[in-house]
Amino acid sequence: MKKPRRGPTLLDFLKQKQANDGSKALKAPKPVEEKAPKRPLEGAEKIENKIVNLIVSKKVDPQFQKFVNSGDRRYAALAQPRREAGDGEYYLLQVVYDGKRNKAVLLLYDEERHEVVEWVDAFGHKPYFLTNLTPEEIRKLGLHKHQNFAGMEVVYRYDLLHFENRKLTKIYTTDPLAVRELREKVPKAWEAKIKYHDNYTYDIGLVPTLKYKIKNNKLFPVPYKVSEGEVEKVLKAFEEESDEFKRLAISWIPIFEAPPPTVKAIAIDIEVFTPAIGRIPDPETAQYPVISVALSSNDGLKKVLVLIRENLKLTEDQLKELAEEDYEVEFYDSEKSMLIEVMRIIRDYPVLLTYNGDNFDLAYLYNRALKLGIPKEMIIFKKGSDKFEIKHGIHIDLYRFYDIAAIKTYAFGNKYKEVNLDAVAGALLGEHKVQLTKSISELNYYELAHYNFRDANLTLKLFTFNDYLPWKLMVLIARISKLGIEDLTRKQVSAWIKNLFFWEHRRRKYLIPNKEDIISMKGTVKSSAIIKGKSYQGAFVFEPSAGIFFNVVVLDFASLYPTIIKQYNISYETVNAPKCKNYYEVPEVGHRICKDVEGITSQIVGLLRDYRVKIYKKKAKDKSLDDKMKMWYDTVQSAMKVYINASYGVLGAESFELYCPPAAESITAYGRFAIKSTMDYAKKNKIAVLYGDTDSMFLWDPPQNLLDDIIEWVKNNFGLEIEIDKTYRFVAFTGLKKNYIGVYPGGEIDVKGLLGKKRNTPQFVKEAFIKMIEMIRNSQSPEEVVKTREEVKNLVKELYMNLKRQYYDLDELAFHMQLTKPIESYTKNMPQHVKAAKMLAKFGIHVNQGDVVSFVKVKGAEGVKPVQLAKLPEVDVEKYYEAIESTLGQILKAFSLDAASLSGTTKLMAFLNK
DNA sequence: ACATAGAAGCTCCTCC
DNA sequence: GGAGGAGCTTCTATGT
Repeated sequence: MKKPRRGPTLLDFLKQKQANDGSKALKAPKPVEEKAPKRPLEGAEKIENKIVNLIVSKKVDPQFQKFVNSGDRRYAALAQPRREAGDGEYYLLQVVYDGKRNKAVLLLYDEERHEVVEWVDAFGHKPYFLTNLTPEEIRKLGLHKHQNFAGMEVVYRYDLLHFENRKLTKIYTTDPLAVRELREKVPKAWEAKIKYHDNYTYDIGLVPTLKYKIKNNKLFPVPYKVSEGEVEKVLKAFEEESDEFKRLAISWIPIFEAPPPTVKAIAIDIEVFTPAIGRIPDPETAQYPVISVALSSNDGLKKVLVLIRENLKLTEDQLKELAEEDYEVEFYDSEKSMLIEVMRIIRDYPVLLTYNGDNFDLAYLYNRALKLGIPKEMIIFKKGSDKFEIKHGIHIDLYRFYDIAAIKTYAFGNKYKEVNLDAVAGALLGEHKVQLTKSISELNYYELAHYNFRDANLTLKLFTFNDYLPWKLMVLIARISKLGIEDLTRKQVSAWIKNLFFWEHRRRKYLIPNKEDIISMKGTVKSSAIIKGKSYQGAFVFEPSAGIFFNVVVLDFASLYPTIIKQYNISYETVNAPKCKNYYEVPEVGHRICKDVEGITSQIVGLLRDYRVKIYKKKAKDKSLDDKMKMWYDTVQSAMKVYINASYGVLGAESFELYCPPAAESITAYGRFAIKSTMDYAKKNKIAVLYGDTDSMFLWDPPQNLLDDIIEWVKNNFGLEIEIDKTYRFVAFTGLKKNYIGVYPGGEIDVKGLLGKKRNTPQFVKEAFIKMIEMIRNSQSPEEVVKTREEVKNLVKELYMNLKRQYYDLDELAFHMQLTKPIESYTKNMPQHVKAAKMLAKFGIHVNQGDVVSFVKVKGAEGVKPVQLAKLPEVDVEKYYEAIESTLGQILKAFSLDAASLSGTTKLMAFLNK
């Protein structure tokens, strides 16, 4: 990649300044159209340093300059459309539908030139849907006379819901929108709600991020050469499977083995002036100027473009500070010129990265550019239905990617909770945003550029860290799901899974079922959930007794639900299927799972699971491979994990296109059956079962031979795998479910579910909790724990004293709770954090859905105040005593039962009074 | 009519 | 996805 053109640096500015010495400083013209902030900002006036009045006017390229005030068409040179793909090899990034050309278009990545080119469908593919009317009946209805009717054809599709081949009529339409209209005119329609570009992907059998070749405007897949050894390895791993399974397995090898495309990408972040503190500028109206734009690319461009503002002086000190940074800064006296330059830079990058660009940065730039009189055709951004696109490439909004629940939980193990840039970067990169003590509009030029650049740079890193782990994850998910990069990064896991299954249906010429048909055919659930409001019964949780137990072995079913899906052939079509001869009867709920055919979802989930367990988890640790390859395979196995783990969940999610509650219910029923039976077996063998949740069993000091026996028994009886997950020196159970402290032989600790671990617990209580755990972690027997009583007593006393003395600051006292929905939708109740959020709103600080509110408990009617508005003396100390008691009390509970001297005491105070 | 204790409901966070 | 715990709010039965 060539180094980007260097713009004028700060040194250039300083030189220019020296050259201008003695002469009058340049005068900033008024910002285009928009008024400058009405009153001078306080921060600027306070600067006592020598004011240099250095203002630099950056001219836009001459070729654009002439268009600034004209409607000349050549203005569009800035927003170049994608070139058409010439002969060559490319990576498919995304399939789109182009309304103007009324055709599907492939967005292809040219890895040599680093640009996105396009290939317009040359197959003559047309939109269509299916109906069970015969062509004659269609004619009778007069449908063929409709202006958007484009022909029909009789086709056969295998109907998985009825286990029969069906004769259907395929009705072609002139454009995708017409499908919506015509499908209403027939009594029954299939495959009529699939987006056209997805439908196209299925029909052509496209796999995004794999290589394709264009020759004479014809499209060919570029076969990835799989080594013989690899094929053998796969066949060996799956030797017990059906031929169809093996064929599928082999056809999937390239998905996991072909290298990912190397893309040239740039991250952008903007800052906007706002007169009111805490108000986020509205991108729709875009009424305030963009004051700074930061760019950071993976080929070394690091730049901040800053708007010179009236009333805000640039000092020499600021320039010196800026000169020491590793990014360039360019100053503009015209916002319009600045935005044009921004677009000119981005145009050289085929992949644009933003953090919330769909809803803010790009939306703002787009509307602001329009407002400043830049013609739409020239603007490189394009408004989509739920996203912003760039005309020359693709736009990845990383906020939307990291916001995907499956990415959050399965790929990154819930390391971040809030999905703002600071939280995600903090958790994944260990880096944070620049902390601000004043509002954006009050920052000086240095502070602004510095703050802005950090954001853009963090955005880039969230794409590139760990040798491009996030990008590779996207690539792999694109290949498995068959969704384009722009689509998959904006859709939840249920859409990924749906797309893969639909693609496979089409490949096998299966009819894609309608959601309502699945529900009406398969019946409803037969169990009822333990928790009110949930639709069916879930996992079994063992009721533990409080106390300490030494030498605890934890057995764990290896990916229980996916294994059940495979082992018992669970799929929407195999559950309660008609015309079925052989079936499994599901315990407790009584559904019948057909054994006659291999269920499609069972097969695919099973394949991914087996691939992960038998091949890629091993490859990720294979010492004969270099680090780079191992990392790639680790990403492969973690992409599979995301898919596998989500596959059960979506079956029970109403929003899923193949929603099938009896299937979901059968999976959990088998799970309960397996774990309960195994626990019974252990008990029969005189092993004490202490606890278990969903797929785990805590056994008290079991002999090794009996463990081996259990593992064997589970394999033989259920075809499931159970293994030793971990061994604890001791486990302290509090007597509550999902709530224990496990101590490993080496002294490391697992704390599960205890209050001290929860995010909402105040910092000072958390710290005391950790101290207390430290005190007991080295205990070798329950009696030793009792010996720590004096220490614990002092710790608690100290806490009480400190509270009284107002030793802790408000931040340490704060409870933190997330607003899980928009503030106005708390209609049934008014929880404390919502109360606090409303108080903040009165002060102009708006808290949105997903934000965490920090509040303290205070005396008085309201009982609560946001940290920002509270004062130490009003804190309700009693409430904090309660918090200490419940948090630390949980630990004591575990120890109080086994230690005779503590028996009967559950309350902290009782414990201390002894 | 009103106070109040306990039950029921809501919300959040965590576990698997 | 459901299960489970905590702490709060709101509803309701009961007593005065």
